[in-house]
Amino acid sequence: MLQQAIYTYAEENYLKAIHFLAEGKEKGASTNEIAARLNTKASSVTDMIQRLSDKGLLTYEKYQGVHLTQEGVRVATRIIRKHRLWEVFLVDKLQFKWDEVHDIAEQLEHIQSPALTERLYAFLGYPQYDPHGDPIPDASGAFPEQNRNQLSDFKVGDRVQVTGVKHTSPDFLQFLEQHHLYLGTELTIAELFPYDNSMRLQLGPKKAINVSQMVSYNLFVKKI
Amino acid sequence: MLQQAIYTYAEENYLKAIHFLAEGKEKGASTNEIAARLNTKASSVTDMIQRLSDKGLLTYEKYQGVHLTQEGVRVATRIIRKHRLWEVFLVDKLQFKWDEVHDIAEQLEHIQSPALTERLYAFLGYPQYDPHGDPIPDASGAFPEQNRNQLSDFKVGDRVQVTGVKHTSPDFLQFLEQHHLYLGTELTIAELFPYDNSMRLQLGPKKAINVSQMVSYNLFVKKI
DNA sequence: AAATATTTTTAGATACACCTAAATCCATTT
DNA sequence: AAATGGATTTAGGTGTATCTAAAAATATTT
Repeated sequence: MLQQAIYTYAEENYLKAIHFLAEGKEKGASTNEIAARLNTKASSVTDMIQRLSDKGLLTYEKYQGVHLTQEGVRVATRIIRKHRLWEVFLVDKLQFKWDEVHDIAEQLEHIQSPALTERLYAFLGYPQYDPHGDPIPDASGAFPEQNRNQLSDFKVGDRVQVTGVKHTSPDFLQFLEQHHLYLGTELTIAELFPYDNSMRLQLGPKKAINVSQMVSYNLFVKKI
Repeated sequence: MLQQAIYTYAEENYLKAIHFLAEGKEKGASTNEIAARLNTKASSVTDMIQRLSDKGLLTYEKYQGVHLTQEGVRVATRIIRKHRLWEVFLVDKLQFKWDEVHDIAEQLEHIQSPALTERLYAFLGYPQYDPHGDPIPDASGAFPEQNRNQLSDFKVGDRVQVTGVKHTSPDFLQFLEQHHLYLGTELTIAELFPYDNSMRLQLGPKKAINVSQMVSYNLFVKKI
């Protein structure tokens, strides 16, 4: 059996970025997009994708954008699994707030030890979603079934439960906390204002808030 | 206030190695010693200690060996703190055996987040010793009081309790497990054989074992 | 379709952390 | 005091991951 290949932190970060950027897209991830996401320069990206291409982690034709290969997706998924498991650890066990954990998980996701990952997974009670509601792939790379739709896709009268967030910026997460919108919160869409597509959400018999389209677009919910 | 300096993994590993090698010694750590400990070449060490010297982490005179500065000791102690706290986590929370945790902790010790370190410390119940009995410095770098002496320093009739190990090789740790010698185990020195300085240890009314000088030299105990 | 703008790649440098081989220094031994 | 052997440093080179500036390719506008 082949010894499991080990990749550098930089390589892993590129794979993760490309995985998110190329997801579903026909044309793949562009050099500039990748550079913007990783806070680096386009020329550095060209360098790196040539090396990753040589290693068989992505397919690359000059000027045409890149797609991950099966192996590339496998590596990226493994990193995402670790990232999200560590986020659960930080929030559930160490009482971090969900807007504080990203940078620490960015470091922890690179720790190399399959045994550690699987023991952590068990210790955390086999979670399927991270503190932001993002799905955690299992050891084989399979994602849990999802029922996540943007709040903005629902209509007046619908009763829904918060299941995740599309964007995970600390600003947004803090906004949600301040307005008592957590994972699991149930609410009813009381009104939609066509003027700016903002919504009034009924959170309880006496509690309602107005949220902008930006909020309803970035909040995942499921119908209940 | 000065922004806390950040060091590379390689730099941190050198500081840690030098800390152990230079401990107490008059002449400091030699180039060859450091190279042997880090599995690298003497010329690479010369390179690195010149850079670390420029950064004020150690004092270095050509051909004379190196000593850490106060700042160097501070950084090394911080890494040792993290290493040992993670070892406690791995053994106490994830049920790893004490001989399995070193390599994983070698990675985790480099995670940069003071908040994480302190929350982990609290989560683990403010431990003072790691699974091998090594002392964990507190956030300010102070080590707990120690009462650790080598078993080989005691005499026949002394009753002692195991408090740690001097060497932490998996071989040695597994040997101890197999012979039911754990942290906290109490025993009496029943006999000393001058021929090879091996000892007979009484572990219970009906249980006694013979151990070589190498074992008694590498086992820390305190009198009870 | 030609001109312009944008994106991407190439060329040439730099810092880090290593290496090998050769030179130099230091501590002994003779 | 000279010679020898071991430790250490220097010199020169490699791979990774970045950069700037310039060239080339592609996309968009006129």
